[in-house]
Amino acid sequence: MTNQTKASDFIRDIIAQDRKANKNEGRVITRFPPEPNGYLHIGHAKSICLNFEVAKENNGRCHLRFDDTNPTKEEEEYVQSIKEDVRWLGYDWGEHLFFASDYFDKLYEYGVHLIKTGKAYVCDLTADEIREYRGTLTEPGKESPYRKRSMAENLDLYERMRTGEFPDGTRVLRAKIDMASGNLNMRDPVIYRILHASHHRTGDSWCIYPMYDYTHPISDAVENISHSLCTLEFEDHRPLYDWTLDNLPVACHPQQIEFARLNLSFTVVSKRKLLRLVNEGFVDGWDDPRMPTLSGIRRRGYTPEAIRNFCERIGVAKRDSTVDVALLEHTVREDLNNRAPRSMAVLRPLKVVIENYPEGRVEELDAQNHPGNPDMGTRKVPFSRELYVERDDFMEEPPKKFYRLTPGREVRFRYAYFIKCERVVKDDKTGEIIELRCTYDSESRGGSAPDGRKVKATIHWVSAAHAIPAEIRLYDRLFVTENPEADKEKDFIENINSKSLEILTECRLEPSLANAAPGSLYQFERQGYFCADSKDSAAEKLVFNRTVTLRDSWAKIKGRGKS
RNA sequence: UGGGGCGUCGUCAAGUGGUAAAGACACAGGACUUUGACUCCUGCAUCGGAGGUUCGAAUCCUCCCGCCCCAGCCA
Repeated sequence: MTNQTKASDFIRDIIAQDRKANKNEGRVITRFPPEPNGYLHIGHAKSICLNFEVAKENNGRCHLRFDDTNPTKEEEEYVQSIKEDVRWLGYDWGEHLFFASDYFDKLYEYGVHLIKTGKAYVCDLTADEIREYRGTLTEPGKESPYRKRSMAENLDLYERMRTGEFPDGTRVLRAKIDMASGNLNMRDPVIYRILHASHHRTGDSWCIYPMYDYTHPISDAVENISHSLCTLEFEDHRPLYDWTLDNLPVACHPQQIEFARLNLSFTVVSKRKLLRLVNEGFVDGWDDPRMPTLSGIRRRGYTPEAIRNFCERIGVAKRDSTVDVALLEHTVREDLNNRAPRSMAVLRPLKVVIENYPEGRVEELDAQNHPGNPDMGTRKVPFSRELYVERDDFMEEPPKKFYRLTPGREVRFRYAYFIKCERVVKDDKTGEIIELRCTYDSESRGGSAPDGRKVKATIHWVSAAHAIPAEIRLYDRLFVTENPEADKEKDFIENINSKSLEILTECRLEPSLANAAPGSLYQFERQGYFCADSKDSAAEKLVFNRTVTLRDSWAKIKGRGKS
């Protein structure tokens, strides 16, 4: 809470030095440049947080710019979801919303400029030929036969490309750089291609579209970006980024700096793979709570604060790395522990009858909404003769260290009484335990006995007559392997966790949960953090998603016994 | 075999020649506990390897090894 020192990183260090040297008059402007061709995921969150936070720390600003130069892949729907997700994460681009397509006229004119200065030419080679001429990683390329075209001819052809005279793929505009460069990106890269496709913003006004490598530096320069942060795979593109700006009459030359993208254990984030999960029905959609998309994570119950905190803790560096999902889970628990009100929910009910408790009697007991924060107040919870407890909280033949209910043992029912299990009722035929007959100590109301005796366990419960039914969806990691993509021979689909979703329909909740608003967050004591599903939960039929379990040291002890 | 990067605890990640190599997560112990939660204590790396420079190196030099990215008219 106090003056927390923000961890620095190499990018912040560079920016600090730049400001010290008064580069760009000390101004810091960054940008988050998504392509509107899919949903944002946790990997994008790293970039969003980096760009917006760095700007904020330096009294600068961060632009939201859609890199929409490929109309065949981009859609308005994605623009909307991206804006929503960035806002949800807690960032505001203010007036600075841009689209690369805003710059199409300028981009085209700059193409003319390059031709006039002998830095670009129209090439008639086919895509296959261009690939052949490009050479290989170890051999230099060959110059295109069209490389020496006259300026006049280039200008004419470029203009005619734009007016729609030529079919797709017949010609491109290329930068004239160096076919022998060790960097393939510098071997006369294509900067404009013909695409008779309708664009989500410019409609049919264009049939030629600029390439990323050409568009990005110019867009950055036009917006006066000071530091253009991108991921490692663009490191090879930096010479082209710089070449473009060095050969055009732009007023500013932003600095591209590359950092490592986020990889998360037990998770997959490539758009192509996420698309397969959706299309092949392994999940229910882009916002399925198991998806690493921001919309999925949000629906799961993660908070923006938790995500931001996570992004801050993972740091920013150049080394390829894979962050343990446990850290993400930790940051949600940390945040939810502070803010989520507590309540009691029985997921797998086991009937309990308190034999010495008067029939028909109901007591309203006081329960704290948050043991660590009295400001969150208290609530009443009804207690009666017939209750439900968690099946897992009873064992007829308990192993060592099992402290919960067991025949003859007394435990505390949270905020209620000391309860002792007297008898187990089983189904005659199946032998299944169907009910527990118990007694209570009327002196222990509230949960402590006047004689000072102790119990080892406190368990949660609900009153059978008052409990409200609900569906609870237990989500777990989507993959069972730490790196689902590790084995190149194997389809990552084979690593899917078949138990990533368990739907419980017989759950019973304490009555105070009756009007849980969609999206609201709770801790169901001893179980985990849950949120009312934003799509499916309604007053008539409550549906909760498990965001994350509580840390469970009992599970560890139990696990040891097994292996 | 070309070009560009990267190698510090199980996982992230500080460290930029000078006291016992931060911190977090994970893990392991323990305390506390009306959530086996939370909280709190404790423990947990000699820095990819080999040489060299230096009074002194994770930090400088040399060589070696390993990993990642690049041959879209995708971004």
